[in-house]
Amino acid sequence: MGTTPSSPDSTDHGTPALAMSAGLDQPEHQRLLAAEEDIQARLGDHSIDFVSLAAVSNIYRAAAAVRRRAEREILAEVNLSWGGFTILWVLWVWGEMETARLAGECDLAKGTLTGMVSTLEKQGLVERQRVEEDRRRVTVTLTSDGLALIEDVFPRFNRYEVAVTTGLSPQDKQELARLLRTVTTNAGS
Amino acid sequence: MGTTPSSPDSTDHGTPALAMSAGLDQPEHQRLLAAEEDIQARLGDHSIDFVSLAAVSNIYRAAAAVRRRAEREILAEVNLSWGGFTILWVLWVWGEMETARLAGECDLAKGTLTGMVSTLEKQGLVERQRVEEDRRRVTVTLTSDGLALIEDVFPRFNRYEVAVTTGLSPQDKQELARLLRTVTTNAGS
DNA sequence: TCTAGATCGTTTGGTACCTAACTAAAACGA
DNA sequence: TCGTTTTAGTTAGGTACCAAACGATCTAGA
Repeated sequence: MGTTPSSPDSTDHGTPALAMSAGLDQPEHQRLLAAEEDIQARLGDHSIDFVSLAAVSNIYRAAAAVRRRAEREILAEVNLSWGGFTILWVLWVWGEMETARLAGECDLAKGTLTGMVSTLEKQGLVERQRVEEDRRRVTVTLTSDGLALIEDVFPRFNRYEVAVTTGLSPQDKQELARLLRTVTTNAGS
Repeated sequence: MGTTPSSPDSTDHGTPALAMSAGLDQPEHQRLLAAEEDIQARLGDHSIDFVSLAAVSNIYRAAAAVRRRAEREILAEVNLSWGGFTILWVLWVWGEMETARLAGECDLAKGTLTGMVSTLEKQGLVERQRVEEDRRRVTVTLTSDGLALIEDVFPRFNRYEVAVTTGLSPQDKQELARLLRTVTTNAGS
């Protein structure tokens, strides 16, 4: 993902900013209202749904933060990109897989996948095989090096997932996943 | 967002896959358990926190889905990237701003911002001014064209934010934002 | 005043990502 | 049986993104 809008919600990272935070402390809350009124005034008769704005904007911010730190602290030292890691993980869980389905599982465009599989192939972590019955198609499998790597990295990654969800109860986490799934479906994955 | 791992959670997009979905229907649920046991077996004595995995993986998936569709259906027709839109939005809400803070508000690396501001400048949507007192620094402002554009686009973007959160109550949306803010903080924005 | 260090924004180099165009293979139809 | 259409994966072109190196400017300390 790159980074981006979803309208800023900067209370989350220190600076003043829009403050959709629903913070409980008074000054925070006042600033929230001030900003909202400010925007509202600027928009005239158009009405803005700040609650939806806050929900959506935080999705992007969280995703970017989680990804950046994972790349820096876990993936970089094994020389794996976020996308590369995903591919290894999917192949590890589901085994040999054709390119088209692999792209779907990894949520990547097929053209993107081609390049990333090539990179992993050069690194000796995966292998391509043409399908005999239909020579247009290609399957991808983990090599033993790839297997060893993902078995080493994934537990660390999962510990990181636990770390970034600190402060959320198991119920919170399930609720979070559920709400996000609805959004993903609405956006039409 | 880019796209990526956070371990797949593909029930969300049709294909078989990991199915952390907490689906209620029976076959779905069985598949979930089977997959979990499968991975667990593969990992031997390492234990995996599937709830955290599902929470985190869905963040990325949702962010990517939301972004892709926004770029395609809203931003493309006004020739704006997600990042470019964010910059205009921040400047619109907060007014003239120095580069460093703008990068922070937009959640972008400063080097990234430089290029994107240059693009927007070429499009005539923003302007740069050197700060008199400290000639290292630069402020960025909206031009009248930039102002007109963001006033036109933002209401549409907000309607889109409402659309992708369809099915979530206002309380759900606030809860979603709250949970995500915790994650962002944990990941150290 | 002079200089060493800190602090700006920009540049650079590299990856990742998407879309659209392309190539090759299979499937279909007359 | 031969074209046409469909369906694979790859390639090409462009943007976005980050991190690290760079150059210019300010600031301290002597």
